[in-house]
Amino acid sequence: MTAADSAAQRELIDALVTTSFVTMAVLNRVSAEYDLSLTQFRVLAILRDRRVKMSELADYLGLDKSTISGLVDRAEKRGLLQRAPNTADGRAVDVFLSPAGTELADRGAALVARSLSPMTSVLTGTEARRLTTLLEHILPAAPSLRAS
Amino acid sequence: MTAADSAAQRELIDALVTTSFVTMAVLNRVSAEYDLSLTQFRVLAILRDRRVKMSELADYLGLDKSTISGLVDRAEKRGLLQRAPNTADGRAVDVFLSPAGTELADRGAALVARSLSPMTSVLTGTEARRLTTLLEHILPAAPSLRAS
DNA sequence: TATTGTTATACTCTATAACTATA
DNA sequence: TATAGTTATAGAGTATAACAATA
Repeated sequence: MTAADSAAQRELIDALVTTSFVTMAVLNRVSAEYDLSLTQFRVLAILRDRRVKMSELADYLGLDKSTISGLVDRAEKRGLLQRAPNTADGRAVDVFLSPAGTELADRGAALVARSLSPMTSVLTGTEARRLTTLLEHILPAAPSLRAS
Repeated sequence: MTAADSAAQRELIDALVTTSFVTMAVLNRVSAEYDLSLTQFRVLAILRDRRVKMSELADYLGLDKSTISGLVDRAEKRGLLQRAPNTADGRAVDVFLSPAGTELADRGAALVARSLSPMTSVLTGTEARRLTTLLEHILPAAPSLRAS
């Protein structure tokens, strides 16, 4: 790799970190709009199209199972999701969205799209596709997606 | 905008969000490596090349001043940074890194680069530059960078 | 024995409100 | 009056350790 390429790598890392902070700030703001933490918001997003066990939720989020218990407790108390015993494993507990939770998750997803669109819409269709391709190219190389 | 372009926007938003979560997961892991929260790590990064007032730190991070007081308290107790009265404004307090904080910030920045390089290095130099350019193109359109 | 989940505990992060000191 | 910072308080997020139930 040439010295110029090393510099390009460093500049890319900077741009990646900055973009991520900006994106997360937007997601945080959207979550707060619905009185949710970003983690709670992610829980709703994950459950949007699945019914999962507590342990699977812990895996998706990269958090300890005791943390999930608290997270689910609070969301359940708000009527956003429900627990039910898993029929196949007597130890396991399933979690899934309530109707209210589904509605909130849907509205949240729409607001995320609206909130980020000012950024993405400065690009032409061709540029947008090129950026998507590049991001999808580097994503599989991420070091252990466990806590994604 | 054509229907195909709308789809491209949606896919870009997905890629952006996924990339951001992956990047933040890496930054979280690096922070934890040094027994720092991501916020503490950001404080060190901000102070790496500046001496700022408490209120400026609050602006950079998009957090309340009382939150900054606690953050700085804990970091100061660990010997990573120091407070000193601002000479121009009797109400203000300056914050700056201690030698230990500077050393930790430097090592942290290096580890961030090392931890993200598996992702960035799958690209050729030309691709890396193109991705950087596209990210830098959309960044200024971010809705209110206040909490960046 | 190992796994799933909950609870108790402790600490950090965060905001709000009330306060002091300075501008 | 307004701004800078601290403190008290309260709630959420997080992990560790200890536990009960099931596999």
